[in-house]
Parts: sequence; C-alpha cells; structure tokens
Amino acid sequence: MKEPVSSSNFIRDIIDEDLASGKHTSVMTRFPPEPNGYLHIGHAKSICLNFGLARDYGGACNLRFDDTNPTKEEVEYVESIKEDVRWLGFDWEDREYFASDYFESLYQFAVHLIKDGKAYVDSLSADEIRAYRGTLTEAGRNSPYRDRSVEENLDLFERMRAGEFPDGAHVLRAKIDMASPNMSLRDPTIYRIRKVAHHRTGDRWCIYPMYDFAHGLSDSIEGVTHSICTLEFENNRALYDWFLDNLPVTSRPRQYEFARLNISYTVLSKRKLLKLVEEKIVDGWDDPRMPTLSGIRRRGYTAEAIRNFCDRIGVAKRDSVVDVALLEYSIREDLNDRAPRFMGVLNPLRVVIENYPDGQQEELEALNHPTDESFGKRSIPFGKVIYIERDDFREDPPKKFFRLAPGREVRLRYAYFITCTDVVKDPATGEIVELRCTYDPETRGGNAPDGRKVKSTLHWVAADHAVDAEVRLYDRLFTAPDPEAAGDGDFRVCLNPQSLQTLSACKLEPALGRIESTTAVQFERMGYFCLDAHDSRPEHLVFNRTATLRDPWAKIDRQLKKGR
RNA sequence: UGGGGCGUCGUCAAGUGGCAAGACACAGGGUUUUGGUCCCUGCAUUCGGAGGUUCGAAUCCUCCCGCCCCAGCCA
Repeated sequence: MKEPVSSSNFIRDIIDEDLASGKHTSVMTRFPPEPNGYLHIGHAKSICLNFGLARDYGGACNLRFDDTNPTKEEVEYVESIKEDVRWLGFDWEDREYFASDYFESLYQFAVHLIKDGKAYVDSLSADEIRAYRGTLTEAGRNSPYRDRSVEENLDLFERMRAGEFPDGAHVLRAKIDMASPNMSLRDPTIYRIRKVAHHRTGDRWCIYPMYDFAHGLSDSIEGVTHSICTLEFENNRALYDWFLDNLPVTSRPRQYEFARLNISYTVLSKRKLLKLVEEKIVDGWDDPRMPTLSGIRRRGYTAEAIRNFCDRIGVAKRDSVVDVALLEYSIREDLNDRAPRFMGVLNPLRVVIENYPDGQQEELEALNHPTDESFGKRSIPFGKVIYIERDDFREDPPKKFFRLAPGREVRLRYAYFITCTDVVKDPATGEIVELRCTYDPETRGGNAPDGRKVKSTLHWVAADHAVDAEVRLYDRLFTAPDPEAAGDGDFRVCLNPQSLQTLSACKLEPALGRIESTTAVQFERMGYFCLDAHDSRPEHLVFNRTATLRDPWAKIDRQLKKGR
C-alpha cells in the first residue's frame, strides 16, 4: 500500500520556520471538537492534520472537547467522537482534556481581567446588546454599564457565579473597542448565565465561558504551540490574541486557519446532516450514505483510505470543493489491495447447462486475489444449474457488448466456456426467465486446449449451493454537484432517488455465507461490499455496497442509450 | 462606500524572481480468466485582469475584477 507522503503546506512551512528559529523546540497541537454531534469526513481532515503534524514533528496532539455550552452538549457525543478518532487510527494517549476541566482557571482569568479594568458586567438584554453593537459599517455604542467600578464588577460577577441572577440578567464582557471594524472586538461577551446542568460539571457552575475566551486560554494551559482551526475563525484571531496578550499566561499559542473540506455531491455541515436525520431522509447518523465517520465506516470505507484521501486533498487557505471521485478513488485503491475476491450474483438469471450430466457436481479452484498469492485459494461448487447476472446477457447485443448472447461463447470464471443455445421466456410477459447453454468439458478451469479465445468472463454461482442475501446498493445522496446551491437553500430538491436500491434475491457463492467480519470483500466485476454491522444476521445476510469497480462498459452503455 | 481572507489545468494542489510538480477526472494505447488491477501516452507557451519594475515575474509594485467570512448571551 502506497502511503502518499504529506505534501508541504503553509502550516508545515510555519512550523519549519518556528523550529529553525528556535521559537519552538517541539510541536503541540490539538483536535478540539464540540461534543454536540457526530464527526464527519470534514473533521477527519482536521484530525489527520493535527495528529499528522504531531506525528511527523515528533510532538503530541491532545484531544480536547470544547464543552463550554451545556445546552448543546452530551456525553454520548463524547463517546462517539472518541470512537471515531480511534477508528481513524490516532492515539491521544492520556491527553484527553475538556475545556470544562479549566472552568476554575478560566474564572480566575476573568476576575483578573475585571481587576485590570478590562472586563465588565453588562446588564443590557441580548436585544439591547445587539442594538448597541452597531453594524458592519457603523461603529457600536458603549453600554451604559461599561464604566461600572472594578468593585461592583467583581461583586456582580461573583454573584453571577453564585447563582443570584436568572439567565440573561447579566453577562461579562471584555472591554475592548465598540468602534472596532472587527466585530469580534466590540466588547465580546465572555461569560453568560446558563442555569443548566453540564454533562461533566453537573450543577457546579451556572455561568459558562464563551468559545473565544475559553479556546485560546485552554490552548495556553495545555502548552499548545500551533492552534489550527478553519477559515471562519480568522476574524476571531484578533480576539484570541487579545486575551493571551492581556492575561498572565505561561505559554503563548498561535492560531492558524485553513480551509474546511467541501466535497461535491454531498453536504458537510452539522445542521444539514442533522436535517437529513431528523426528516428521515436517511436512516440515522450512521446511514451508509452519510458522510459521517460512522456512516462511512458502516459503508465499508477503511480508515486507511480516509487517511490517504486527507493526505491527497492537501491543506490550504482557499475555499475549495474536492471532487467526490477522489474519495471514491481512495477507497477503491485501498480495497483493491486488501479485499479478498468472491462471486456474487446481484440480479440472478437462471442458466441450465444442457449437456452437463444430471446430478453431477464438482469443485473448482479459485484465487482469492488475482495478484497477491498470500490470499490463498478456495474451491467453488459447480453444477448443471447456475445463476449469472441479468446484465451479462443481451438477446440483441449492441456493438461492443462482449458478454453472453444467443449463439455466443463466453467464459465462466474459473469454470468452463459456455455457449448460449436458447432463451426461455415467460409466455405471458415476455420476460426472460432462463437461458439454455452448452458447455465445453475441455475448457475446465477456463482455458481452451485449442487456444480459442472468448471476449468476456462472467461471474456465476451454482444454484444448488447458492447462499441467499439482501444487498444494498448505495449511490451518492445528491444529484447536484453543489446540493446547497442547487435547491436555493433547500437541498431536498436534488436528492438522488436512487441513492439506496435494495436487492433481496441475490445469490452468493457459499464462502460468502461464512464471512463474519464487516471488512470489505470484492464481488468480482460488481464492486466492494461488506456485511452490514446493524442488520445482517446469519440467517438473513445483508451486504452494503461500499463502492463500485471502475466500469467503462457502463459509460459505453449510457452513450449507446443516449444515441438511440 | 467597515474589516479580515482568497484567486495557478474540469477538480484539488506544489511553486516564495530563473523560465508551470503531482494527484483525481478526461482521452488514447498495451497486458489481462474481473470491460477490475497494472503499464505506457496525451492533457496550463500559462498562473483572475491590466499596467509597471527587471536581462528575466505565477512569484515584486500599482490599479481593477471576482469569491468567501464577520453584526449569537453558538462553536
């Protein structure tokens, strides 16, 4: 497996300079998720970046939950996030932190600001604060409470903590500049009253710090050197720096911003994903069509493929949309090397081999991997009646269709050459219900002693030994490259009605019935599949299609149909 | 008509004054018991635009154009 070397990017350049100049002697990063939802592939980019930097520079990366808003956060999210990061292959060892671990220190920092006359308790309502803030082009006005004395501020803030005031009665604000062209510097709120239990601190606190206040200070407390976040926080950097510059911190982290991941034909925002779940457009956060790490995992994607994908997309500052084809390429590349091959017929067409002796059965030898001998071999039963893929037969084959047709000879993989002699149809509907063929006993194993060639090789399953299974064919969830823009805000207009196609009468070779793990296998010529972790049972197998194989014929077929 | 960012192939993305990496996609060809894999080949005389500096500019300067972010007691 070729692990692409992480190409250089502006953050690595910065770290190289910092190390060379002696500004830092080691690198400390952190992945700081808010436990208010499931992680998706966009988070994977951040995880790979932060943990990857720590790994490559011999530093460390902390896992820190940014849990400063108890109204939105829950322990179950903490657990799923840990599971996802671990699955992706990263280890934070004993460095599992929570912003809530620092609440007391953060409170003391706030007191320090008040004592320095750099923070004040404001008693304006939320609406009033908004009105006083001004607009993008007009300066804001000072709150009438802005000049309260240090003593009064200290007293009020203490009583806020003590729970003497209801939610919204007061707020602690940094005293910076109401006329700043940077909105985040117009006396930002740093503490608000929230009389709700916190998933970790319970009811110990009723005032909670805001992100801007807590984040940089948490970074400092942890000795983070490079605090990496996404572009929308660029404006907040000035505030990040202000807190660190105005408080007695012992370490001085720097914030750097990179562009978040966008992928064509998919949505990647917690809000949109939540909507898909709530409106039951998908079957939960781990629906295999979801770009969540749990969905992707259930779909059969490997952590290795995701990591390679993240290495390939790079890290930069410009807004961009990565082609979903690159993601698909990444999983195919990985699975091509590691997935053992089997044969499974998704849409069965019964074939009777007329000259094959009645009642005869035999075992044929097959390779578990075409190029890697270490996968070994297996034997597959063969008999007089088999199933082939319906798409592999055309009564009236178009040009370039190499598969089976009346009078045509093809190879059954690892078995024999067969020739189609007759087509049996349902007299009522005209539907093809069975094919009659003859086989050449001399071609056992798939080669003709006389050297004659066939133009195609088909996969097949012996009817007597076939294992029944349900197979779920997944496709992209949206039909538009940019679902957000397509529906003018309503992405439901471009939902792909074919994103899930359930096939219930699939016929698989016996070995597939003995599979136990949910790691992906290849159904030859059809794609990569894995057992569904939730719904598959020994008595009712359910396979998910992870990815199709590259399929030039599908493209030709589409063009032929269009041309007609 | 406030501030902060960003503009290099269809899509990502290197490049940091010396004459446009790589990947995906796409198009050809070869090998092949998966129309898979693999292997070749092609694919930006040009870097948002216009000027300027220089022997030399994607890289420096000027002006212009376009896109993204900010007015939560969210993160």
